[in-house]
Amino acid sequence: MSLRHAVLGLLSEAPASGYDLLKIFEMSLANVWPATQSQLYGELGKLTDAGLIEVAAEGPRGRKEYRVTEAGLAELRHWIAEVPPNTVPRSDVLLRVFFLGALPADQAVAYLRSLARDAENDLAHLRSLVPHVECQDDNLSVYGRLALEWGLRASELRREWAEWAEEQIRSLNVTPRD
Amino acid sequence: MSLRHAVLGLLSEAPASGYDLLKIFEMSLANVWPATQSQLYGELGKLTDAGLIEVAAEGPRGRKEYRVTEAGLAELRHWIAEVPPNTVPRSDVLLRVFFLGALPADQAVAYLRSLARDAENDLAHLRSLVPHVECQDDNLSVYGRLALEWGLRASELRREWAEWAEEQIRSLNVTPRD
DNA sequence: GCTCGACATGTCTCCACTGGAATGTCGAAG
DNA sequence: CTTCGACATTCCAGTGGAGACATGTCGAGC
Repeated sequence: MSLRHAVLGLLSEAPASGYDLLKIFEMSLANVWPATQSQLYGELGKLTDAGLIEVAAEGPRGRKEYRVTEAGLAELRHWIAEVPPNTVPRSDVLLRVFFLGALPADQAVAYLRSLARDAENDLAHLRSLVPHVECQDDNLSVYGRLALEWGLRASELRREWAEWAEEQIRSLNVTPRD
Repeated sequence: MSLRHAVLGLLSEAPASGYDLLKIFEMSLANVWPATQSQLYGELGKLTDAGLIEVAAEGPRGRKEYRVTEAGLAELRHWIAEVPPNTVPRSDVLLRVFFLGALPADQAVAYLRSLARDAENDLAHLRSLVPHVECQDDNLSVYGRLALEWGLRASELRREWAEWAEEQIRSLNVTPRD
């Protein structure tokens, strides 16, 4: 249900075509709310029908540039401020952790170690994005920086937690059961 | 696709009926992988068809107690160790952060503040769970503790980040643009 | 003048998840 | 002995996302 609001949000910053949006999704929202072209174009159609966006201009190759309407902006604001964020995010990573007991201890440790490595990689990747957003000053960048900071902190947390967890399992396993 | 592995994982600890599983989901997996009864019973049927679990015993009220088969256990281990964790978790909270620019600054600040409050509540809730899992010693509890620790750390992170973000917005807004 | 790659929009099917509802059984308390 | 609440299962309609596929246009460079 949030894809529509992601689209509204992006269009509220600047008019764009479906193709443009696709690019923006790949770049800046890839880590927050990935979307495919089918979803995007479908949503653009529905939003137009609902009167929340409208075609601002047509260009070459059938390009349609969309922009939010007043109603769309109102809906966006309403969603941000008043709709309760929904639900527990599901984590298949954490789910695996729950069942690590089904694996021999050395494999469990290896799994946790690989989580730490993944987190480290993500961290490196996010850090590489920092210079990109640092200099810009549009709304999306300002708030994008907040989101990026979240990502940085979360990746660090994942790494530290994985290292801690690995240590836990190790110590459980080494100590005799007396 | 992970619901089936959650079911396999739980059944690998102990045989259980659909109803039992539902309870377990509500208690220990509620924050990791919530599931409804329709999903659960559906999945139990599919898993049985696939030969990954089997009916171990039938009880009163049509109760069917399931247990994993060898094939099921193998599938579980394979999933944990070898299937790459999938994808970016979507966060509608973070998505809202991206578009906070659509709101007047004071509302943006209020939103961040409410995030901090939510995180605080979650933290309190998770802390209340700590004594529950602390004493037990089965596999699920051991690894459940790891998951719980993750939750604690993540909630703290959310609170701290929200407070930091609020400060960022405030300072941006107060400083003159010269 | 042709071709290739980027631009651009759409359709279709499958699967997971949601939420609701219907149905029936057993045990305990009054 | 009756009734109520916990136990227990099954079905269904609707929605949203994933991913594959189909189609067409323009511009640059050879």
